[in-house]
Amino acid sequence: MTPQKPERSARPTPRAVAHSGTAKLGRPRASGAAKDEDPRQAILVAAAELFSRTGYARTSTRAIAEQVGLRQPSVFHYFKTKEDLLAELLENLITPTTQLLARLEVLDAAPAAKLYALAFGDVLNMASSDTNMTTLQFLNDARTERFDAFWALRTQLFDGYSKLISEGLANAVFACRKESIARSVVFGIADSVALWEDADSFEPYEISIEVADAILLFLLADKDDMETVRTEGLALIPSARKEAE
Amino acid sequence: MTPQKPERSARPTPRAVAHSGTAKLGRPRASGAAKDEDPRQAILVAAAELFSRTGYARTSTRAIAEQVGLRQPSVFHYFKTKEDLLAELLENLITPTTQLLARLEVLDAAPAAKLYALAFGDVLNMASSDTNMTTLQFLNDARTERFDAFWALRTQLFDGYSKLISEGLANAVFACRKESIARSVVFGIADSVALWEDADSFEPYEISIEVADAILLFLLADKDDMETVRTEGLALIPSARKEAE
DNA sequence: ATTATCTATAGATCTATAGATAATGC
DNA sequence: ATTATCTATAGATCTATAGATAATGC
Repeated sequence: MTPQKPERSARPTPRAVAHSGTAKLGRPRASGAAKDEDPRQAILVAAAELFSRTGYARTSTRAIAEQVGLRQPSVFHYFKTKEDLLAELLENLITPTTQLLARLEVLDAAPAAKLYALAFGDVLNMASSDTNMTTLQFLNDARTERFDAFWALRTQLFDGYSKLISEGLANAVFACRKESIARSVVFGIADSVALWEDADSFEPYEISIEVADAILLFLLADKDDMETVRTEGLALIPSARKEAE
Repeated sequence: MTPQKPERSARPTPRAVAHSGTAKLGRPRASGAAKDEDPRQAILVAAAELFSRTGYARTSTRAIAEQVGLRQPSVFHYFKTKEDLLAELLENLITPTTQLLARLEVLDAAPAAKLYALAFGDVLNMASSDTNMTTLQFLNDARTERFDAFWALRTQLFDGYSKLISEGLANAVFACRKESIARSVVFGIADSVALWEDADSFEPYEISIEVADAILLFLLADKDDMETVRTEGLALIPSARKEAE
C-alpha cells in the first residue's frame, strides 16, 4: 500500500478565457494554455514527453490531460483508449522510415549506398523530433494486439534492411561471418539511439552520420569504401543536405 | 472501462505435497512445483521472464507468485516491494560487467584490447542468461529513486567505456570525428542487444564477437588492426574460451 | 522462536463511460 | 445538429499489510 493524496483537489480554474468574458462549462474553444490550435496534436506531444520521462504505464491519462490544460476524460474524446495514443506515436515514428525504404527500393543504386541512406534516414527520423526521440523505448509496452499494425511495419523495415544486406553480400561489397546475426546487429545498431540518455545534446545530423557509419563499417568488406558509400548514400536522400549544417 | 473476470476463482490446490501427507496452510517446505529449492530465486526467474514477455507494469505480483506456485502475498515475504524485484534484476545484470571493468582497469594492456574485452564481456553477460536476455529493456520502468544505485552503476560503466575510448584516441589507435558522440555510439551498440527480438536464436558467444567487432570497427583508425585487437581482447578474458562452445 | 505460507482486505489508483452543457455552424 | 468540454462515477485492478497457521530448529 502506498497512500498518496486524494486525486480531486486543486482545480486549476477552467483555463483563463482570454477575450469573451466568463469561464463556463462546455466548449471554450480557443483558450490560452499549451494546447493552442489542435488539442489532438497537443495531447500526442504531451503523451510522448510524459511517456518518455515517466514511462507509459506510470503516466496517467489525467497527467496527459492536465499538461494540455484539459480534464482527464477529454483525452477520450480524441483517443478511444490509452493504447491508441501509444500506437499512434509508434506508427508515426516508424512510418517515415518505411516510406523512405519504399523510395529507396525503386532507385537504381548500389546496395551499400541504399543501406547507408536507410540507416541514416532511420536514425535521423528518430533523433529529430523531440517527440520521437525516445518513443521506441516503449517497445515493451507495445506487446498487446492493439499494436499488431506497428509490429508489421517493424517487420517490414527489418526485411528491408535484410534485403539490402543480402544484396551487398552477393555483391561482395559486404562481408560477414553469419548473415542472420549480421542482420540483427545492424538493426540493433540503428535502433540503439532509442537507448541514448543524452541524445538531445547532439545534432540529429551528427548522430545519424555516426550511426550509419558504424553500420557500414561493420559490413563493408573493404573499409576504405566508407567515404564513397557515405557520399553516395547521402546523395540518395534529397533532404539530407537541408538537415545538414 | 475494461471489465474482466473476478480475480478470485480457480484455486490451484495448495500444491501437490509429495511425501508427508495432507496439504494444509502454513509452511509446506519442499513441495513439488517449479519453485524447487529456493523460492526467492524462483521468484526472480519468474519475474524476469514475465517482465520480458509482458512488460514490468502489466506483470502483476499475482502472476509472478502463481508462476512459482505461491499465492500473491508470499512474494512480499522475499521482496519488500515490486520495485525491489526489478532493482535486484537490474543490479544482478550489470554487476558482473562492472566487475569485469574493475579487473580490466588494473591490467597492463592496450586500450583497444581492453575495450574489446569490456564490450565482449558486457554483451556476453547480457546474452547469456535467459533471465538477463532482455532485462535491460526495462530501463524505462526504472526511473524512480529506488533505482539510484543501479543508475550509479550504469554511469560507472559508461565512464569505463569512455576512459578506454579516450586512451585509444590519445594512442591514435582510435580515430573519430567527435569524442562525445563516439562514446554514446559505442555504449549504445553494446546495449543494443537488449533490443534484439531474436537473441535466443544465436549463441551468446557469436553475438558477443559480432557486437564487439562492430564497436571496434567503428573506432579503429586502421581497420586492419581488427584481428589483432580481437585476439588480444579475448586473451584478457579468462572465461572467453570456456564459453566459446 | 522463527520462518514460510496462507486468507482477507484496506487503500489507492486508473481507465473509460454516462450524461450534462455550451458554443458553433448550418 | 455537431463538437468539445466538463463533472461524476462505475468497475476493475493491483500492491502491500494484518493476522492466522503450521512446520522446523533450538
